[in-house]
Amino acid sequence: MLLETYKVACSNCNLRELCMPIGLSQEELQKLDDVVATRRKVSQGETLYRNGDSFTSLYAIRTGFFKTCVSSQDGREQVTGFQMAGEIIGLDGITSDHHNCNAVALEDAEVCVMPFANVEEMSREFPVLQRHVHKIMSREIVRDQGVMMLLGNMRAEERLSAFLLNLVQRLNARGFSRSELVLRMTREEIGSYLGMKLETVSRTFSKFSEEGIIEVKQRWVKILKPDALKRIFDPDSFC
Amino acid sequence: MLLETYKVACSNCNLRELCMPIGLSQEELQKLDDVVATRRKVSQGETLYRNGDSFTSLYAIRTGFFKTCVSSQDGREQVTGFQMAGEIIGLDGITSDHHNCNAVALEDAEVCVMPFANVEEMSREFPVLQRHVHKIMSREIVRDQGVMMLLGNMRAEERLSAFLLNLVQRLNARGFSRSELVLRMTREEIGSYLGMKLETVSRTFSKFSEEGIIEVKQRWVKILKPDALKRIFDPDSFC
DNA sequence: GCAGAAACTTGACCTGCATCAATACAGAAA
DNA sequence: TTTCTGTATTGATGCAGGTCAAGTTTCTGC
Repeated sequence: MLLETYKVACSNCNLRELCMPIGLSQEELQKLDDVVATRRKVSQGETLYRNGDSFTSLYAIRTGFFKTCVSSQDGREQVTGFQMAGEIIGLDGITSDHHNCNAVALEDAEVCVMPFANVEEMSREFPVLQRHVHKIMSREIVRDQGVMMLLGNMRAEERLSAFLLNLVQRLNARGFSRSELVLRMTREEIGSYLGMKLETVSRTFSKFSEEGIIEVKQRWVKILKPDALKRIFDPDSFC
Repeated sequence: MLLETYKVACSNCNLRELCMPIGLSQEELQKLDDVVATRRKVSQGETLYRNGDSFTSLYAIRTGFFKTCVSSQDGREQVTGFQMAGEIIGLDGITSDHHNCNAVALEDAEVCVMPFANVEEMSREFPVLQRHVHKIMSREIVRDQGVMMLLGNMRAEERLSAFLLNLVQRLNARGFSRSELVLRMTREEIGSYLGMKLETVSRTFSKFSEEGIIEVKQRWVKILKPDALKRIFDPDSFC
């Protein structure tokens, strides 16, 4: 029992730099442990929440990989993002008290369940946490603006470059290779996110491969010439 | 002097149902008046803030009409939204303490300047306001997801339908006609928002007009068959 | 192991929208 | 009023990426 409590604590979590505000004392962190109520496992293919579900909690991803997607009445699906360890999902539910998209695990995952009432209560007590929550939501808004730019203005090669560079950069921040990655999503899901068809995704991968920019074998990708990718499109050089 | 104080107060503002949490007592509302520090006039064509400006405040639009847009290094511009009276802009600046897009007035405008420090302080004191701020940010995230769906999955006619229906619905909520509107933006700006070229916007307007769905004369638009528009694409029937 | 399904690749062809270009129109300034 | 400038419309043409289709590879369940 004590062991379980220990395990659930943010203060002892190796992802706390990603989830939690930085620069907190150990004591403050321990107080914030209470925002997380429980953990929840979500196995590959299962949904953490779906459109219409009533909203109660935010989720911090501990392990695994998610996609979020919305769909129109006629069945068209739009992937709105891919999320990995340390990232927070569920923010879409706050406006209307019910979720507005589906969150699907693309590999076996575990999330920390943070009842939003706890988050708000703690935020009132700890300005640092309050600011942190605001920053997380604002970051999501800025990310969305980047996706709009991608979908509205970029060509297929630029989209895929931006996508790969973004993924590898986030993976690198989590201690993974800067040049090698295993895609957790299908070509169709990449296409949905990037506003192109799966065939075009595949063709663009092949083109990059032929040009020696990357090496691809199904879901495994190695970036051979990061500079060439950045020349096609550099998400960092966004003003 | 007293008159000026009176004028700036949220408690006496006719837009408070749009900006402020509903169901507050007059007394509570008066306490919240302090979130607004000043007013600021922005004339047509001027920017309220631009990418890179340091972030200090959110802005509630009192009168006028804005666009927000991001641009890439090579000069491509993406309009990320159009905002009207009662809506809050500036949320993009919270993450990094500097703004991430430009906010340009499309007609002479006036905004209420709400220093973010005030907003956060008041939020700690008034849970209703805290919740309200969270909802506003979440609403923006949900709106962005809708734009992604638009840009990623829709055809030109669907995009323009969704755009017109959304605009007229928001205008109607502000007491304007449900069927007639004057566009505040150019065809190019509409195109940028919808991920299409100005010529395509113009052609699509003409097509709708030929089909008797709308009547267009430059920026003035009258919706003759709202149902026909909704059949092309209904933003409400979004699941 | 094998069978079937799912995911991926590649080719051939097509189309919706972009591009280029010319003209029309409206508001602002002189 | 006229001219100027920014904006909008419309036509002709081209192409990036969509669509359709066939074949291959990988994964999964038995």
